[in-house]
Amino acid sequence: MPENKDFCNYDALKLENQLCFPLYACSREIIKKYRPFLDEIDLTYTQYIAMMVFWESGRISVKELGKKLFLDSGTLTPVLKSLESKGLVTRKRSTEDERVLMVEITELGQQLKEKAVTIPPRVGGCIALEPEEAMTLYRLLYKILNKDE
Amino acid sequence: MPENKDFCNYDALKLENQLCFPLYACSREIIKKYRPFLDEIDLTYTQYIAMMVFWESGRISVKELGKKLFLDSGTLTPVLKSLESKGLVTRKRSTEDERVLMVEITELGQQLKEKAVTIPPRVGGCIALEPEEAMTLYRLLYKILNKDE
DNA sequence: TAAAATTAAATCGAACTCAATCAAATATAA
DNA sequence: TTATATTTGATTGAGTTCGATTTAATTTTA
Repeated sequence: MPENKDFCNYDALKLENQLCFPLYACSREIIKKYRPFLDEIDLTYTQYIAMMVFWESGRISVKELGKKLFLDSGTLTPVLKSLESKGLVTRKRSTEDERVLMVEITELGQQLKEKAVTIPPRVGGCIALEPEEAMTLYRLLYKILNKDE
Repeated sequence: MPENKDFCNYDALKLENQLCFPLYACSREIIKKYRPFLDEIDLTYTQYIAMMVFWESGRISVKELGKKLFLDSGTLTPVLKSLESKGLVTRKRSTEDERVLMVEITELGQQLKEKAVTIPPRVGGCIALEPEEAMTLYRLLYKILNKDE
């Protein structure tokens, strides 16, 4: 990326010239920072972002959940079953359309929010960006994500 | 992220206010864009970024490779065995220090570079950022990655 | 030197990711 | 009303991902 033009022959194949690579590495590094905090409430990162949706929505279909998280049912099914086994959500087929599986947060799931709310500020301290930079990063990432919508 | 201050009670737990989430989603979305191109040369994304290092370095230890890719030996061992089975690299213990496994690119691995070089420009077209924006994103991501070094 | 500590990889286990496929339910068309 | 197509969610399989443990080799220390 350093020089966007004048890429001589193979420079495009250098790791340092990729945008995808730091994105990928950063994503994993930040998820890793969440781990000790998420361990406290016995959630994995994927379970955590799914719970975030439930804390906001309460009840949602697997399909809609997948759209919000950019994840497909192959990923979500085991995650939701795990959350159900912990008693945090219930899974029930819609009566109007039996194909649709509705997932709903339980009282226990709601209660977990109290503990979870302490996590974002604690993780935030691990990221070395100024508020303004974080804002810019946020905007650029959503620009990429919303491209195809 | 929209409002960095004045987070009332639970706003910090909204998906849209997380920085980690778009980072994670973006990373997966971009890797997904690589897939059809990588299928052409029969590499997964992880194998591809490992090959990028070999195209630059030729010969490197698992330890050093892991440092470059932010991946540990638990991830790399199966990746490298797979690349070896395709004949793209060889794996041999260092004679000076038997603990160290040196991985070296083969002639076939070198040849693959010719095909791979067409990938970055083709994927680049899938990302909706201006060159200047891409540059900014790149800089911010590396700022996060280099924090702990 | 011999014991202890450190280091590098491999291994293992649990979880995630996603393409591909399947089965069931619904919608549409002939 | 039948077929046909589409939609939805589950399942499967290959490949990651990473913490934790193990093994082997090396280095440090007593």
